[in-house]
Amino acid sequence: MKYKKSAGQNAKERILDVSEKLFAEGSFASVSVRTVTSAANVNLSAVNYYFGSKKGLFQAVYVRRATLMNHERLGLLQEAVGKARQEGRAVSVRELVNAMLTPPIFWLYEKEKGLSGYIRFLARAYLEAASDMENVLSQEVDVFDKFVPYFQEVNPSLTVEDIYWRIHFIMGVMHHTINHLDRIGLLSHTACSVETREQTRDRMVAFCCEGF
Amino acid sequence: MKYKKSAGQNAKERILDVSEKLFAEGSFASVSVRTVTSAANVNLSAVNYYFGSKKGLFQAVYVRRATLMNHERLGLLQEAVGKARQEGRAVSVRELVNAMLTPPIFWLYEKEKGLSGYIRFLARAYLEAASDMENVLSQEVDVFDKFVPYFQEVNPSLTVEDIYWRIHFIMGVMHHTINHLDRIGLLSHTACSVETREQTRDRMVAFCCEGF
DNA sequence: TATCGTTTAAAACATACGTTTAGAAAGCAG
DNA sequence: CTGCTTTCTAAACGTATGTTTTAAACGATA
Repeated sequence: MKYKKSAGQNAKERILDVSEKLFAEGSFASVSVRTVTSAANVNLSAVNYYFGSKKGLFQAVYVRRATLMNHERLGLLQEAVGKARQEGRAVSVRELVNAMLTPPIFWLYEKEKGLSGYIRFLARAYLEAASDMENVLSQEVDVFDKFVPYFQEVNPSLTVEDIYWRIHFIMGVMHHTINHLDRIGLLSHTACSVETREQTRDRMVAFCCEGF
Repeated sequence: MKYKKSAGQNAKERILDVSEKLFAEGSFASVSVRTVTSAANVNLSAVNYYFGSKKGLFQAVYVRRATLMNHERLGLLQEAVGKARQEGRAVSVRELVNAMLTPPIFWLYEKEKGLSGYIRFLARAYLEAASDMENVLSQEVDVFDKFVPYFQEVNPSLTVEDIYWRIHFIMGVMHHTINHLDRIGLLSHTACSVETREQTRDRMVAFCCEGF
């Protein structure tokens, strides 16, 4: 029951790949359907054929890797929890923050696959959400809820309010690094050079952990 | 030599006020000239008459309050420096971070004047800059350079690279709070309620200081 | 009042936009 | 092959975009 053509169902994926990258670099309104389709070497009407509308394409770009992203984060969380339980101790703040930040930052440095584009797309989608697609970030936010009990366990003096504020700040550090990593050299007058993904991650984790 | 009309030179200011607010809520491309002019109750061609182009308007919105913003930050810095010198001590990290964060956060909470809109406009302009207006954020960045020596003084073990990375993270905390302050309640499932500007500022300063 | 520079107004410009349509081309089943 | 569904193409639709043009209205000066 599968119908293929020369370029076949690659076309749909190709549109997703291209628009993921374009939406990562510009706003929703600034990226036209024509730019997408010509960059993907498909017909203009392909976007409406496969995704119904431009907005449908945007949401499809989000959905494609959303579960994978969250799965990775929760995987690291469970890994840290398991290791801690095995050693008869509570999960450390560093492990928690590490589980939150490692997937997006490692994705950001991944150049060959589209993961880098996706993570930058996500950071932008957060601002786009204000106008239209509120539900886009709901899935993203749900993941962080899972971390709250562990933060409470390791530091019972913190209220839920305190924890959410810190999670909010961590997201700020994360999003800003995603959006402006390539401009850190310009900010610092070339004092800061490009680092490995581990170095960047460790800097962020260190900064955010101290905030707890 | 002044030529006024009924609405007179208010028109220009009115356009700036309105587009400051609109650009704060949507991207550059998503806000049309017609939306601006009709919201400002001026003729469509007024934007091109006063500012040459849509992009000229955008830059004019930025320029209008840029110096005031930076002046306030540097004022707080000098104030802290003077107080520290008088007491024969080095400026504390808390004072430095406070000088960086207080103006934008206090502006954010200022509702009557357009300062709240401007600060949200600024946070958005940072992302818009990627495509076109690189020079927009140059002035913003220069201010932070002034803080670097004081950070070095209070903690000589830090390299310039370390300091700029921390400034980068502070900017992340700041921008994210500016962009998503109204959604902190949604993130936390109403665990976090709206606070005073001082409470929010203190939370941010505390989080960022620990990172040093 | 007449004049000049400034500001507003209405209309049109050319282009770009997202979307729709109708039909051709292609793949699979019988 | 013949039917049938899926995929792709080209063209057009209607509307929205930023900008320009032309002229009218206005305020101050002389």
